Amino acid sequence: MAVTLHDVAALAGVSIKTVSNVINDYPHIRPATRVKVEQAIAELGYTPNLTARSLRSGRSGAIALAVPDLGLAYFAELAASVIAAAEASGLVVLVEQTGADPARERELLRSPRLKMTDGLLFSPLGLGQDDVDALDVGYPLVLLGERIFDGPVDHVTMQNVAAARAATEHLIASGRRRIAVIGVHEGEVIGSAGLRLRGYREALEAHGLAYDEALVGPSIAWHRESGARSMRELLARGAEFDAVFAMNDTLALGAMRALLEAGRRVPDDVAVIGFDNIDEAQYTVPSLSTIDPGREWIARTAVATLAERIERDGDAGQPRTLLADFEVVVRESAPAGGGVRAGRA
Amino acid sequence: MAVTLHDVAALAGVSIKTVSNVINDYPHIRPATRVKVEQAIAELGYTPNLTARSLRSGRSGAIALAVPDLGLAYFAELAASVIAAAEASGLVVLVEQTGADPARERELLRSPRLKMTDGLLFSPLGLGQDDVDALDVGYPLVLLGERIFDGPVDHVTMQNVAAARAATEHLIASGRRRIAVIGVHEGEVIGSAGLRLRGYREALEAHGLAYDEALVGPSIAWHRESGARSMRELLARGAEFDAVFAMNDTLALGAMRALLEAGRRVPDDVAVIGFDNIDEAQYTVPSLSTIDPGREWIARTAVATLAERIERDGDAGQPRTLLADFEVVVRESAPAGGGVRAGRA
DNA sequence: CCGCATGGTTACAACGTTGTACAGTGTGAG
DNA sequence: CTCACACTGTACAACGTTGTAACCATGCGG
Repeated sequence: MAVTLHDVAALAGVSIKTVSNVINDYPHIRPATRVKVEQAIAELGYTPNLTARSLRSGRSGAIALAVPDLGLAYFAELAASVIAAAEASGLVVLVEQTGADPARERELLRSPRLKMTDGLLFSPLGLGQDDVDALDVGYPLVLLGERIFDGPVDHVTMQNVAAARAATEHLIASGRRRIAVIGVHEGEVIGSAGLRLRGYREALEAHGLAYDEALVGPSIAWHRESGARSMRELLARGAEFDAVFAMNDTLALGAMRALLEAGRRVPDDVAVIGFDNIDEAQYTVPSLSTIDPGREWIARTAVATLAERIERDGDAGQPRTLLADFEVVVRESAPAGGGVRAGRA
Repeated sequence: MAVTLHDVAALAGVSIKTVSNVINDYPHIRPATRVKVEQAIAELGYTPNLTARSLRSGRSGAIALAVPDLGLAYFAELAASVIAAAEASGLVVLVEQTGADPARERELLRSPRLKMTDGLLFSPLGLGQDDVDALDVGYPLVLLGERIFDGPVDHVTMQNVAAARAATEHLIASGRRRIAVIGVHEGEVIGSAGLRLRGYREALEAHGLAYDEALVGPSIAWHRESGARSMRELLARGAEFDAVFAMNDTLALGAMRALLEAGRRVPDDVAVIGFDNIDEAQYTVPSLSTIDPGREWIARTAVATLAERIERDGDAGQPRTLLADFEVVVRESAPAGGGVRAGRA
């Protein structure tokens, strides 16, 4: 596997620079020379050493993607989309998991492990406005999906507030009045939990419904398990509700499970809507109504934005914030009002 | 960001090699010198250029992981485990998706994109025994999970045959006699579909049950959708069965969905068991009985095996095949025989 | 027939790091 | 007092690639 330009050059009887020129489609090469070199390349099975090329050029053709955990369906699907988009741009993706731990997230930003890559797509969960300086890293960085900072960085995000409001309004439009919410992070303002809660409250307010602490189920983790637990707690303390807005789909699935165990029918007794539109949502029983936050678009746009940053190197330009369109996906767990099924919202 | 050894050396008033020595814990350095250098490093915020180091040393500290699609829960969870295991070994993971396309899988093995990595963890779906030469690549390679070749390569795999047999026997032990199977790849012998079908047939045979073509649901894809479709087809052609062995969990979930739509109760009318033990399986309604194929162990072992191969370079040693322990996970969709819940099989 | 542009190729340096060889400076033993 | 040797540090080359500058033909206009 140690075939280098030298070997090819020796076999073809030219200098190594000429071989390099052939490989890089340098125009002024005599056809005969080109053929000789190409034959030598084929014969030896030469492939360029990307590490060396990368050292020389300062570009590796790799980007890093940092997500909390690939075990979470949303991030797995996001990663799948990012990798596909990156491949289409000739980039390769190095995946890191932060476990949503703020300390690890901060550490990651400074980690030399990234030095092999040209830039970072970062989906932070734990960082706060306080960490904004930590984002002033010396390499191209694009923040993904969940959180809005005033930092000096590009963002490609979903419309958390508006989408959460639309989800809640969908429940209201179908006649529900006592709408519980689960997955709340108490005191948080800036993260997706805070933003989605704001959307929820805006919807209530716009329709003259009171915000009732009794209907709020806090939960830091957004797993099925925590969704089930949160729902059981609400039920146990005798909260009365006819709908649930879950801050993501896995919470919603856990909640549905708990509701079923408690003998509540979905959607007859309690309508449930989630957020994320993970693949699974369309196959559960009942299928899950949810928000499609535009994952594909986010992935493509984020890769493109990062690629552009990499392209024009340090040469700044204002940081941009790009917002994905969202969509209310109506399924069985929270059907439309008069039994009518809506497609888009 | 262009802080190099030179800059540090200049500031500290030593040669760049001395700085390098400090960084690499070379023993013979005067404490005073070490302090000077460390201060300079801190002051400039120097971090080593991994690309250069990698070129010099021939090691990048990165491995590649190739899976069909991160959108598939099993592979997402596998990737999560692999990345975690790799991190524990100080390795970073580059993730590729092959889409289970044989041509892309072959191409990937030769791709120079991997040249940046020290080795490859490969979970092939499409390759066959014919492609065995393609596996004689010039770099460390470990095959993952699904398939058994006689190739010159390390394998870390699950016990497809034995586990599928155990799954089927679990259904038989609970009194089922007409057991359908879905996800079959007709004519396949060597892939996981072929192996799991073999386990299924062995179980039937061992208990004097006939193999009935009418109970076999072929399906190339192993998605929820294909599971649902497969099940609907079986129902449509009037097949009679009291249990289903689905070749993976997502197929099983799709099948459960189709059964429910058709008014069959799970597990009362039809017991369902899957394969993979994806996280989701424990939260569905009803929760899904399945095979836990030892994903965590596979990930850890595969990373360790690859790391070892990388460690001792070309210095071969026999290719090894490592088999993970499996476990029958009994849940609601296929409870144990007399209403008794078993824990381990 | 000279000078000059242009095509085709080459030598050299450089990207940032580390291994090898070596050069000082002490220190302790003979 | 000298020699061996360990300690501390340096210069240089090398990993494989590509940019820069320069070289040697050739051909053409003057």
